[in-house]
Amino acid sequence: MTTENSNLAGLDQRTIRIEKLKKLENMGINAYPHIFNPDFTSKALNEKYATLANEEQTEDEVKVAGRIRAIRNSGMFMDLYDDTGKIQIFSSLENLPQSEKDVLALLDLGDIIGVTGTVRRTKRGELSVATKHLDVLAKSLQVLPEKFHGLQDQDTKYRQRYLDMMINPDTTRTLIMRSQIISAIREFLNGLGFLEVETPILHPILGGANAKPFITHHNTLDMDLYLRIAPELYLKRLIIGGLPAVYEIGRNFRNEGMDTRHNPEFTMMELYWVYKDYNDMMDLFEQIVQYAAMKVLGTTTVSFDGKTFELGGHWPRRSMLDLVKEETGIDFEAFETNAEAVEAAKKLHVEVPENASWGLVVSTVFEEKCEHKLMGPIFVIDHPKDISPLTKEHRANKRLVERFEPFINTWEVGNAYSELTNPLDQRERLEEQVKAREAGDDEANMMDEDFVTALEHGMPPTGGLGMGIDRIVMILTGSLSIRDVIAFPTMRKK
RNA sequence: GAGUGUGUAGCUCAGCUGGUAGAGCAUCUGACUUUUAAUCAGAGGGCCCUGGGUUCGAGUCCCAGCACGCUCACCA
Repeated sequence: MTTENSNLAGLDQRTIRIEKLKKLENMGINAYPHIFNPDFTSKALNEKYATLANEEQTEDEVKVAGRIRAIRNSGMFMDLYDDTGKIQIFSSLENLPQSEKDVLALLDLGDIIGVTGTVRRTKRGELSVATKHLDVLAKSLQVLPEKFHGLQDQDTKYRQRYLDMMINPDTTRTLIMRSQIISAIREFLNGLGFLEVETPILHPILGGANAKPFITHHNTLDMDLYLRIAPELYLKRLIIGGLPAVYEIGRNFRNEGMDTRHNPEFTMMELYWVYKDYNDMMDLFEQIVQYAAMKVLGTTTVSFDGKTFELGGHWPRRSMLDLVKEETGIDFEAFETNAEAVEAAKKLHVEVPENASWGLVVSTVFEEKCEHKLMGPIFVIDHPKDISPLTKEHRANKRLVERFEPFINTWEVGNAYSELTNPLDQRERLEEQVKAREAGDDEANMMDEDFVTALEHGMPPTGGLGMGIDRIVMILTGSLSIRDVIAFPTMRKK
């Protein structure tokens, strides 16, 4: 058997690797074996032999495994990486049997191997495993991106995320933190006695938010279905059924634009808690974010894009009308009619439809004039009633509802209410939505008779809260694009 | 959807006013039992995103398309 690779000259790198794979097979080696049991990770090995002196050699035989990320001195040194770090493999030509030398010559960067050998520390101080036996665990047929500059191409990073993860440690770190943040949220809510539930993703009727949907079709029922834009109306049915505290963490789908803060499918946490109102929800929102921040960062002081956010303590709570007044000098509360409000918006150079309602004007002016200044964290509270069809009327102001949106870094990171529980009121508001839809607003809610019927059976006073998980993860991980916190973001077909 | 930028070797990038394509890493060969972005010498490797056009001649200029980034619009 030859270890000579000169016959490979000029071939492309994948072909070369396939030829090497054939040579391994000809040597009776299965390059994709069923099992290998390493007894140390990089971290565990380094911890156990932390005190081993330079040039000290042990007789301790260990088995380690990982991906080859560097080969130096014609194979004498290899850097093996597992998820905990690096292990240097030392293969001395003097002590290595010919059969092992033959395997060594057929290894490439990117191959996953297992090494059986003895533990030593080199004179340069690098803890190493001195090879006795090499196992090929997976021959890699593809070339890894360059080690120094890494993988830069955004397209490849998103489409071949595994490469991004192998090469860029921050990518893996962010995805791990995402998982930890979601675990922390579950842990916190479960600790309060919440029940995690699952509700349908295929919805026959659109509801729970204002957004354009994805439409799909069920063949057997011969029926169009919507991918949910929000789980709200189903979660409320569970409250009506008697569950006192429920939450769901899952994907919502909205058929709208994509940018650094929007992905067509995104992860939302929604919860409902009986005998609570939106004030309680504000306390709860703060606590959830603070708990998650402490879990993954150990602090509630968060650095993001050169800015610092203090997420600890109570966040300011400011009414939308106050913020608009502060910013524009106009007190929209003083306007009795829609026309007056529209007139005022025009003076501010904020475009609104000629027939816009008072509430739509207020929220549009808020979005145009205030939102981009809200570094937060801050709760914007008490929204206009006519833009909030599922929210209970404000106990002190009939034109408003008990609703809030938390903002961090000018981003809306959630939405919460004292939930509307009056079925007759709910029916009227949904009828308004239906009218808006008929008038061409394809983001308006549809009439959900079954939901209103459920409400008619009686729903206790309830606080509800939605949290945009992706954006919270962005803030806590310092990610500038939502695509960096989603392992496989939506991409155009290539 | 609009504007704008990018697309060249497996990867990261050069390529000026148009003249037959370059580097580093990776690959192959050799040297070196030494290292840690190992080093040294040599070699191979290109549908220059796609399709049109201008030109004697296009990676380069023009038009269209595709993909991605950024900004804006819609939205969470």
